[in-house]
Amino acid sequence: MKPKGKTKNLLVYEKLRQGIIKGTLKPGQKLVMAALAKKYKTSETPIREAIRRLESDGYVTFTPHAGAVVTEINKQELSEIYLIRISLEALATRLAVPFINQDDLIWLKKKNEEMKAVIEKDRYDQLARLNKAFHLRIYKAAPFPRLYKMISNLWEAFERWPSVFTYIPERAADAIREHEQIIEALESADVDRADDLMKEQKKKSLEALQQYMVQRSTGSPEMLEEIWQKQARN
Amino acid sequence: MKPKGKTKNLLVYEKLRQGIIKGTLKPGQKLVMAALAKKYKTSETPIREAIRRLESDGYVTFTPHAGAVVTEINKQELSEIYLIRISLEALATRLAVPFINQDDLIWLKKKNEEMKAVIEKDRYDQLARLNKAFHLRIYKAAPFPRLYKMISNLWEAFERWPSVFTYIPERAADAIREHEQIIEALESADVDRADDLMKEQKKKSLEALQQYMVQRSTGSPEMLEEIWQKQARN
DNA sequence: TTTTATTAAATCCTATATGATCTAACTTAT
DNA sequence: ATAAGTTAGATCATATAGGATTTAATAAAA
Repeated sequence: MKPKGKTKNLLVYEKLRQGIIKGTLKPGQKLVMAALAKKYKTSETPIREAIRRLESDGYVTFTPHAGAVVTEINKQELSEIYLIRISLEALATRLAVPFINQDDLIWLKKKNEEMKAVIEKDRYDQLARLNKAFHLRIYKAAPFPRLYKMISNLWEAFERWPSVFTYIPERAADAIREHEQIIEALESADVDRADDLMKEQKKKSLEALQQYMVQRSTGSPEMLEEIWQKQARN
Repeated sequence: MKPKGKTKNLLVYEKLRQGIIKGTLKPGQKLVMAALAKKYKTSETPIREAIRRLESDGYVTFTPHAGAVVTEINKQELSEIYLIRISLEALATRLAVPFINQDDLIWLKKKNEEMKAVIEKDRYDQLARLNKAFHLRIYKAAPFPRLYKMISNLWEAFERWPSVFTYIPERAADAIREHEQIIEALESADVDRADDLMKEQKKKSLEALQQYMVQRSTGSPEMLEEIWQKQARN
């Protein structure tokens, strides 16, 4: 017997999660269980379970007896997540090198071509999606599921903001070139080169991110600047 | 008005978590909600919540309609966790350097002295506790709560096995020396040196871990060896 | 005016109960 | 011995209800 359908708590969890990532549910917004139960035509129990799970993921902040609100993330947390991602993605790339096969390489090249195509059409939302797929494919090659999951979770936490590419279109062309270099390194199984490239790319992305945050006037980039000073020597 | 007491679900969560970490609850053991509800004199609802939370943490594996069992962790996962920890701890150390103050340094020196004392008494369980406190103090100095939490979670996941020190007493003396070097680097605010030392220490620990696993005949260390080959070039 | 108490409303937490659903073990038939 | 069918045990989902806690508004005191 196959599992017929998803449990309701999972269903609600996914709906709310998507809502938070897409921005339908805004930071600071309160999640009232009774209201959600009515909306999704279920009782409060599954709703509660979904919310507690979102809390574990960091998407909502839950205070006992006070309720759940969509977590507000400030620029500092954004930088923190990004720094962690840089670290873990560098590790994952390094570990993936010996496991990359021909199928992976063909797939990666194809995705990169697709990215070129959408750039010309200024479809930056699609570009972000393809970029994510490109990188996750690399990380998934290595048999380290826990690392993979951590990275994809951090990536998704990042998706709560409009893609960096949306604001810094120049980054897009750079990314394509960098992807090509990464593919080369993977092809020649050059661990250190792949590692360096990944770090280099992330460094550039972080710089782009600074501009991005200035443009959205999310605040001055001093904090990030300072963080980067400490990180850049690596 | 102060929060009077912990909620029951939190209480049960902590009890079970401790049980799993300490080894009272063995891998593969089934967690039956009705039984737990009886044991902790509460209803099944809080038990359920606690279990789902443990699932998010990776301590139990929960299959819908089938129940929860304490997660079995094999040596491969152990290595994976360790590799992730190395990465994140190196990052955390680097980020912590500018935030370490005199109080921290005094505290770190004191802890290291305490460690020397317990080594002579062969109290390796206490040594592990002190070692953890030593490192976490460093990581906590920097204002990156998410990174800190990730590291401490991984550390605790590791505690499901008896401390490395218990099996490789020689490591203990090494650790003391390495701690002293780390303190020096922190004192002179030498980011790169602190970073290198941390990586060096973790490398040695991983080697010790290999021996440890051989001794406990948890399996041959080829996997780890292979992983380390890929990682060591860093 | 500012601070402290009080109070009321909203919400969460826990408890208990029932039926549906799923898993795994057991039984039966081929 | 294998495959299909049955059954028991556990979980999932739901519902209801009273107690506990927090928030926010209001009143009293400094």
